[in-house]
Amino acid sequence: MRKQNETTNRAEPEKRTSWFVEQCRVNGLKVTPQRVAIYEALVDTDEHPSAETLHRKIRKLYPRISLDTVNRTLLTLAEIGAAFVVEGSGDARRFDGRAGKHQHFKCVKCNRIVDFHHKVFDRIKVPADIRKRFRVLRKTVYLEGICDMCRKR
Amino acid sequence: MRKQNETTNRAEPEKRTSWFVEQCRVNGLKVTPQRVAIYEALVDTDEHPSAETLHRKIRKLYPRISLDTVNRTLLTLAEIGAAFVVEGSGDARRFDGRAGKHQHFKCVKCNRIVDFHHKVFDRIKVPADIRKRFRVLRKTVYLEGICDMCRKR
DNA sequence: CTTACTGCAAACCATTTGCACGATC
DNA sequence: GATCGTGCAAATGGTTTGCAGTAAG
Repeated sequence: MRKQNETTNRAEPEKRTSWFVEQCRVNGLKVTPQRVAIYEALVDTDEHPSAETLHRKIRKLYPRISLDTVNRTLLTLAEIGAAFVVEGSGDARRFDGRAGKHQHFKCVKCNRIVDFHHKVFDRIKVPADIRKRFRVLRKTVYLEGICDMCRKR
Repeated sequence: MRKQNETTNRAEPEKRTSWFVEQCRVNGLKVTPQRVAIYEALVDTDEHPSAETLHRKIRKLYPRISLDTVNRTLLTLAEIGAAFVVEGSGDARRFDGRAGKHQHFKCVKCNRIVDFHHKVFDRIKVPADIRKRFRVLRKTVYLEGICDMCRKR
């Protein structure tokens, strides 16, 4: 038995693109060749590329595409849930000096980071194959969403 | 029964400072008033401040301290494990277009982000109180350390 | 007394913004 | 044809670097 209409069912390449086109429509975005190209290039890799990296790749097919478009489009994709920001940002680095185990919840609206404790999360075990391949220095459960203060608005 | 000599035992303010001073010594760092002030200011808050935010605070006590010092010192603290970078960086934003559930391991040496799967991590449950307070849009287990390629060097 | 740290200024890099042209719907 | 998206250029913001003076060990 298979679930139908699963919004995240985009395993096969052709389905991905039509899923993406549909998402654009639903969100009132125009389907431009640049957008499609950027989305395809992003989904095509597991290297978690930066805008610049993607720009270099896409340029081979669309030599006139600008870095700004790639940058802006990626942010747009993130807004409609077709992409995720996994690292970095132009924003300032932020630090934590607290020693004890704790997890972070980050509000995507106001960028506030809230600490929380949950013993179950403290106890999670890193799988053996990861442990063998890498030296793990830090592990944490990371949550993202809308915080209480932003919800009230 | 209490564990002695626990390196992360810095719950009480005075112990924190002496722990920090000790860490500086062990790592061959000089104990300057600026460093101590920055460390204290960082540990004193749970707001995950940026260098600039901390700078503004510390300025009240040490009006001549520069933002650069705060910036550099925070990075130094991170190197000796007295602080952690929890968000941002001057580095470029990086994106992920993959839809399925997966976790990230990030190498702190080469900044490579490696995807991995672990069913146990897919199944972790967000605690009820968090769920009540926030709207959780994404949850992921985040690992940090040294990757296989960097270990070989 | 030596070495490392600090403060200042300039340089750097990624991102953002404003605007006019061009493409999509 | 109206609106949204793109490309270009300039501006911005955070971080990094080089250097000379200063303080810690």
